[in-house]
Amino acid sequence: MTITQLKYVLAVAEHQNFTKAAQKTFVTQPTLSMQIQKLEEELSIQIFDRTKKPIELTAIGKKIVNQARNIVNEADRMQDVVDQEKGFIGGVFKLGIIPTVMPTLLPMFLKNFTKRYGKVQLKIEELTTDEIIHKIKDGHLDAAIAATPLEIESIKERVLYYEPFVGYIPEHHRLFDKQKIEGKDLDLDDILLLEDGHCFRDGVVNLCKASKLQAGDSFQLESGSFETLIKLSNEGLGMTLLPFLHTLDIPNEQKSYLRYFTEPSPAREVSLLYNKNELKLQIINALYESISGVIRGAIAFQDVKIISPKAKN
Amino acid sequence: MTITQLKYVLAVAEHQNFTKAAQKTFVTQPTLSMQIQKLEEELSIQIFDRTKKPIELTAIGKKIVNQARNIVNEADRMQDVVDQEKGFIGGVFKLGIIPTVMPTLLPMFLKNFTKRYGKVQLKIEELTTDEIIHKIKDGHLDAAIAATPLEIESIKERVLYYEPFVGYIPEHHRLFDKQKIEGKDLDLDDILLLEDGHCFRDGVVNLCKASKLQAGDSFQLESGSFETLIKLSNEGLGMTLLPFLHTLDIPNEQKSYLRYFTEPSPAREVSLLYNKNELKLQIINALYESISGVIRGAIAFQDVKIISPKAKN
DNA sequence: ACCATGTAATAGATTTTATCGATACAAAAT
DNA sequence: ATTTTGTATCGATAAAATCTATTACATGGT
Repeated sequence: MTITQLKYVLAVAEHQNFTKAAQKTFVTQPTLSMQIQKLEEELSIQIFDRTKKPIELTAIGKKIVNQARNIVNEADRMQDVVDQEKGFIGGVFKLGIIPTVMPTLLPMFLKNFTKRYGKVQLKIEELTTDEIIHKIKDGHLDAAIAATPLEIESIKERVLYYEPFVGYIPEHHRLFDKQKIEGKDLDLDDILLLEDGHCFRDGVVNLCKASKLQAGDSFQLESGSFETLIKLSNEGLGMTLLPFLHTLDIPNEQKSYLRYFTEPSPAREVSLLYNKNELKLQIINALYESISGVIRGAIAFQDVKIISPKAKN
Repeated sequence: MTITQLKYVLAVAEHQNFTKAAQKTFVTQPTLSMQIQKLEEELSIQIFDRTKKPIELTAIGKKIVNQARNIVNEADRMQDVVDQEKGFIGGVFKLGIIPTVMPTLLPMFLKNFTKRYGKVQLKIEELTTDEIIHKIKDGHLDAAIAATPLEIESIKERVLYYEPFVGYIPEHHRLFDKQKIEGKDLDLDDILLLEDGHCFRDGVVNLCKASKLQAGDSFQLESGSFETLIKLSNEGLGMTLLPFLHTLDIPNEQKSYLRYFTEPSPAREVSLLYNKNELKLQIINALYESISGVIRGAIAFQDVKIISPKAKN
C-alpha cells in the first residue's frame, strides 16, 4: 500500500470514472487500473464494483475510501508541519465565499492579505452554502466564508463578525416615516428577497417568521443581487433588507432610505469554515486575523440579535 | 514521501542508530541512509543531526517523527478496516501485563481466548506499569493490563475488574483474632510488601496512608513474589496483603490466615490499556470480553473501595 | 443483430526507483 | 596511533511504476 495508490483510489471514487481520474492525477488510465488492482489484491478486497455503470464503490470500498482519506490527510499535513516550522505561509489555498458576502468583504481584505502573504495563492470561488459544505468535506476547499451557525459535523466554524441587517425603505412605503424599525414591523409579502440558495434569505425569512408571519411561502419577487433589489425597491415594489456592509457603498442620494433596526438589531453571523482536520491551519489563522482585523474598523460594535440560517430546518 | 520512508524514519528515531534500525526493518543500512536523505531533501529539512553521537533528532525532526507516526498509524489501520469487514480477528497482538496480575489472571483466560481466537498470535510480556506506559505510547504494545486509574494522555483505560485486597495474618499477630479487618487496623511498619515497580505496592501504600500513617517510608522488607511474602509472613515477620485472585490458590491449611476487609473492601482497579489511536480494536474488544467474562465468575461482587496507584503522586 | 461509443483491462516496452554489496570516510574509543 | 563503530557514497541489479498500444467489454442506438 502506497500513498500514491490511495490518492488514485480517492480520485476514482470521486469521479466514478478511471479515465477522468487519470487525467486529474496526471497519469494514464492503465496506471490507475493497475495500481488499484494491486491495492485490491494486497488487501484481498474489491474496492470498486466495475459491473455498475458508472463505476461504484462496494460496501467495504466506502470504508476503504474513508480510511484512505484519513491517511492522505495526515500525509498532507506533513508539509504543514514543515511550513509551520519554517514560518512559511504559502501555497495554493482554495477559499469559498457565499454570494452575499463576496462583493463587500473580498475587496476589504484581499489586497491587504495578498500583500502580507505573497506566497499564498488564493483561489477564490463564489459558492452557495450547500456547495461549500460539500467541498469542505471532500477537501476541494481549504476554507470558506458563510453565514453560520451551520453546526456541521466535521466542519469547524470561527466567527468573523456579526453583520446587522438594515432596512431599505422606499418612499411611500408604510414604514418610511419610522426612524428605526423593529423585527415585528416586517411583513414577508412586503419584502424583496434574494433567490434561493443565497443563504442571506434564510436569515431574513427566519427573521420574519420569528417576528410575525407563518410565511405563506410565495414571495413576490426573487432576484440575484442587492443592486437589483434596490432598484426594484426604488420602483415601488416593496422594501428590502441589506446586510450592513452592503449599505456602505450605496449612492448618497439613496442613503436616506436606510432604516436601522432598534437594538438588538437582527444580524447574521459570518464565519470562517474549515475542515476539522485543520489542514493548512497557518493560512487559516492568517486569513482569520486579516479579515477580523479589517472588519473591526468597518462594523461598529452594536447589540445584535443573531439570525441563524439553519433555524428553518 | 512514501509510507516506507516514514517507517524508516521512525525506526532510526527509535534506535538512534541507522545500522540497528536497518536490521529491524529488514533492509540494509545504505537503503535507510538513502531513503531518509531523499525524504529530507523532499521536505528541505534535516530530520536527524548526524554530528551528534549517538544520532539525534533535530527540533523539527521531532515534529516530523510525530507526524510520521500519525501517518503510519492511519496506514496500519487500513488493515483493521479490512479485518473488521471480514470479521477476521487475527494477527500478532502484543500484550503487556504487570507482574502482580500475570500469574493469576493469565491462566484464567489464556486457554479460552486462544481457543476462541486461534488466528491471534498473542505475545505476552511481563512489564512494570512504567514500561507499559512507554511501550503503549510508542506502539510496541497493542494493549496491556495494569492497575488503574493512570489517566495518561493518549492511553485509554477500560476497567476489567475490581480486585479486593485480603489480609494474610500469621498466628500470634495482633490482628489474628479479628474476623474482619479494616483499613485503619493497618500499620505500615508491620506489613510485608512487594518490591518497587510492582504497582500493587502503590495501592497498599496508599491504603495505609489513607487509613493511618504518614508512611515513614522505610519498609521492613521487600520481596519479589507473593509466595515469598507468604512464607516470610509465616516466619513471623509480619502480615501481608494479597490481591483476591492470589488467595484462590494458596494451600488449604493456610487459608485460615486470610482475613477479609470489612466492606467497602479496599481494592485495586485492573484495566485493559491501549493507545487512543485504537489500532486493532477488534482484538482489544475480544480480549476485553474474554477476560471480563471469565472474571465475572471468579470475583464475587462486593462493595469495594478503590485504591488508586496514582494517588501518591 | 450489428455497430458506435465510452470505458476498463491487458500486454509489452521503458523508465524510474528501491535495494544491495562493497567500500570509503568520520568520529569516538582504546 | 590504531581499532572500533557507524554513516555516506558508488555502481550494479532487481523491482516497480508508468507509458503506449491494443484488446475486451459493456451500453445504447440504429
